[in-house]
Amino acid sequence: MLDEDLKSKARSDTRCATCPVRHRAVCARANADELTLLDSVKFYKTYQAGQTIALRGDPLEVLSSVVTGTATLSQSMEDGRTQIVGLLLPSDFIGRPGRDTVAHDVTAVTEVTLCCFRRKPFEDLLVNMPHVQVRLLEMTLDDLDAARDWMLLLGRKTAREKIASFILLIAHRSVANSEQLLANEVRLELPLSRETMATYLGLTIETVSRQFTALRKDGLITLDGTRSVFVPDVAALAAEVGDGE
Amino acid sequence: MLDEDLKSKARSDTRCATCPVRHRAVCARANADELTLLDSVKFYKTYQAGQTIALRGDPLEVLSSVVTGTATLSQSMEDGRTQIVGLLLPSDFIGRPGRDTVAHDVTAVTEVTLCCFRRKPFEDLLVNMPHVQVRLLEMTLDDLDAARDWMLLLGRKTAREKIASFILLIAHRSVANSEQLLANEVRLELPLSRETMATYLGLTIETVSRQFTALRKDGLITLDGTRSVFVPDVAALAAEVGDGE
DNA sequence: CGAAAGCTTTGACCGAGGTCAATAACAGGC
DNA sequence: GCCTGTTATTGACCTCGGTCAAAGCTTTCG
Repeated sequence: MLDEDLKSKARSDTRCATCPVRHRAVCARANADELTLLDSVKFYKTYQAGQTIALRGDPLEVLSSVVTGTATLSQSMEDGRTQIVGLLLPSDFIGRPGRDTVAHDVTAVTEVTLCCFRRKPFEDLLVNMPHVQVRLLEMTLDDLDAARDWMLLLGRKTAREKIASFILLIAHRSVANSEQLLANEVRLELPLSRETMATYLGLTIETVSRQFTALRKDGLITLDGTRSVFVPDVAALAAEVGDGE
Repeated sequence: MLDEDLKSKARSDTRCATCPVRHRAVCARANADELTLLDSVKFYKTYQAGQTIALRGDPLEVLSSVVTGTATLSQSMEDGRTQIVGLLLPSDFIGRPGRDTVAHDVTAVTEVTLCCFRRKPFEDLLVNMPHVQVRLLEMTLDDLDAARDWMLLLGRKTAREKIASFILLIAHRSVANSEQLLANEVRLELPLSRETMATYLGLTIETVSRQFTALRKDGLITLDGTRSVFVPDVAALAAEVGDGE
């Protein structure tokens, strides 16, 4: 049990005041009153790596924000072909007010801690929380932009461009190290296995692996183990992406 | 001039009461007061086929609903590779309150009539139009679902599955003929050229053409000219799509 | 420590879809 | 009707990324 606690990155302190995503999540712009409302109805829930959080078609009873960990949104075909249609990192919102079924499969990639709200009460509260409402629309629009950017990647980019795009995406989302980015170099931990990356990028695991090897041989990245990537020249890697982002 | 008027499908009557998208667009659930507000600030604008409506990065000054015609949302790479990331059909909304630049290129595919609102006034009015606000969130969530479905298509489907999916998408969106769908057969007009379809499906024009030929040879569709498609057995075509939609 | 069960990498081969090029069909203008 | 430019089809060929298979590497756990 002690071991468990040491290994787990789950958050046990559940106060909003110390919440690591307080200023980025759906509650980002909530005022004191709104925060009190949310605080009184929220509850934490933790899932282990690999666990299913929700399945397409399930009744949608709980909305939540990712507090720690990584999860995926995915869509599958009858024969098993699967595409990840969204990465859920800390501060991302899961579920949608006004819908009563789950639209996509949600799966924990690492251990995941969620800050949850029952849907009906949340929807009722929403009317009295204009700042939360606006933030929710804003986040939905961001998700829509991200989805559309990903459509360009899936439809038009080569395998090498896809991998370079993904590494830079993770680099940007893990910018606790903004000095590093300014210095034009980054060290980052990939939150996904080769297999999960393949499912996200519309590739196979073998192609992902080959492209990592190719980027390494071309001196664009250094690998330390299989998950830790060092990018010595961010601009050079960005040049491999093909679009001016 | 008379010829122009006859050829044009542009709407000249601009009254909300007779608007063809009154009950599907962002104003769908507006009450009498809200509708009066909208009516007083809206204005119509028409674009010719092929015209650019807005470019990525432009200042976003006008929000609008498509009243008639078809437009596309697209995203391009430096070397010209392009992916259409959204089809805009009558009732679809263009632009996003709260953003001040255009996120994607918008292009008229056919002649397009838009019902427009200047962004700032619209945003101000929005506060007093809860039904419009809710409808906007709902439509944005629908767009997000559609984008994510398209990610599965782009990332995992074969060329044949992509074409079958597209034909069925158009079939569903042009259901003035629901008796036909029940009868398990549909006749439809493709709103896009082979080239535009290719850009939407992440294929080349040649592959699109070859797949149309293949579906025709397999008896799944009949072509009358290049744009008119007859599907004698909708269920059979749906079986080619690969997922249980 | 060593066995077993993943992951990841690498190699050999193949095929769906892209590229290049030559017709064919069509629409608009006169 | 005929000419012209655009759009669609078809064919020959090639390539990128998928498939199948065999090693390496890591974890994990007894």
